[in-house]
Amino acid sequence: MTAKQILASDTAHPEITIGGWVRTRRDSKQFSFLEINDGSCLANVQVIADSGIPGYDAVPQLTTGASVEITGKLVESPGKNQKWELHAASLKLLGTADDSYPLQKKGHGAEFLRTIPHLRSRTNLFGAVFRVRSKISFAVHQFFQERGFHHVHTPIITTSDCEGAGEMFRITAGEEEFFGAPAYLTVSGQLEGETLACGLGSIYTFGPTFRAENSHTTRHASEFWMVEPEVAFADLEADMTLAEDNVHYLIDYALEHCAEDLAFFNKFLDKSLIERLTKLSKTPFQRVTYTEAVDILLKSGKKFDYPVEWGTNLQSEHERFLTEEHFKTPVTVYNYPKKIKPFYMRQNDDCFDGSDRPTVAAMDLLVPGIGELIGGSQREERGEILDEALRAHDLDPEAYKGYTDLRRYGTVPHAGYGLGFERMLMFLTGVSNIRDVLPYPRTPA
RNA sequence: UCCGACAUAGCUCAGCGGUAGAGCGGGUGACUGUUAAUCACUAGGUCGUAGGUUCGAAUCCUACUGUCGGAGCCA
Repeated sequence: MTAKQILASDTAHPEITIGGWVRTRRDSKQFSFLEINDGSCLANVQVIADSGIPGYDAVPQLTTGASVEITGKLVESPGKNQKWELHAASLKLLGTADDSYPLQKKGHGAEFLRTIPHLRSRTNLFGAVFRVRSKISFAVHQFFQERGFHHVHTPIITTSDCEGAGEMFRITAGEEEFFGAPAYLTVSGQLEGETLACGLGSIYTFGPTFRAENSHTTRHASEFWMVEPEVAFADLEADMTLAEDNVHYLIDYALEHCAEDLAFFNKFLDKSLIERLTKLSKTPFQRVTYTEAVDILLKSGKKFDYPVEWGTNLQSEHERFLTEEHFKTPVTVYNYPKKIKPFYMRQNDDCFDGSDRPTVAAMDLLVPGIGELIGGSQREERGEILDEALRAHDLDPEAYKGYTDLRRYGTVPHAGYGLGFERMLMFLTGVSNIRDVLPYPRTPA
């Protein structure tokens, strides 16, 4: 049985077996207490091993980190801190952990634990993080599957670029151009996702993404996971609603299915985590146009390091002000200036009526503490306008033939977004560094 | 890529010109239905690397390497 099953039991048991790793041991003359963790849940199972049981002579070797298999009976515990405890009938040492074992009973810093990624999942913090990662990964699929979306697998090795998504890693086989043309690790499944949506209707991808950006921050990794839905017959409004529902769904899922691990984060990482998530789960997010956001910033009277000016990108400090100080809740900013966005975003009417502030149907969902969680847009479905936009960005329409063909044959309005999975996990757990929500984080040197 | 901080025992850190310290962890022993138990004793370090200044450098200076934080870019 797993620790999770054992601790959830509502009756005593004459005989059960658990395998796990020793977290700590306390000896008496006649018996020993062992705290066993098997990764199934945060809590340990307390084992009482009386001297004289088969295998008891191995107890001195049951130090922190050693692995054991224990059989015994489950009884109510007279102690204060646990409902059940296991009275061992026999005990088998599987593997020792000598005094070079780097994990101690007391806490370690995140920096040190990053140097031992192969062992850090044995700590409370990382065990909790990776359990939540698993649950939320499942919840992503459930959210889209419930809504009739098809999960598609877009390529990881690709020859297409997704403009605006950042630098790419080049793939070669030694010196050889293995595929006869330059190939790269994907920076986004969006372009392929669009082609699949214009056939399957509603699709999503969920997989690894690679960016060769030399970003050295707590929010960037070279290899990260992205959730990218693409919906045919959808406009920006529908896209924003889907994105907000997506985030709400994952918050609710975490609160319901990861309660024990969230309580741990709430205690040790962020004392307001559960209160904040609970409140957010019941509150609609805010929306403002880019133009309104600029007005809010200009009227805020706040001194920013970077000037606020219509037509430039919102800086981190601007985004932080909007979501953390002004709205104090997640906020979606939409309808960005055309000139700062990539070619594929749908041009709004103000691009054609002579306005000096032309915009495209783009949106970013910003959350307190993290900033951009989601970036998306309605895509340009009008062939001539798309061709013109490609040329305006100095791109060759021929190189995007598969993409422009979608507009030539049975074009439909469609929209999608990318959700940074690790950033979502940071938001849900209170973990402040992206390196600590990835099992093997890859960041630039 | 730019700006800044830091690098001392297994871990967390103190020491900031006069010959290396604490807590935790480890080891040994005692004690106890205990809860990251408690008490006593004990072993651990060319102070990131390479130069320089000085009678003397963990301490001051330079370079390099690494880590962390911030910015830009984005998810």
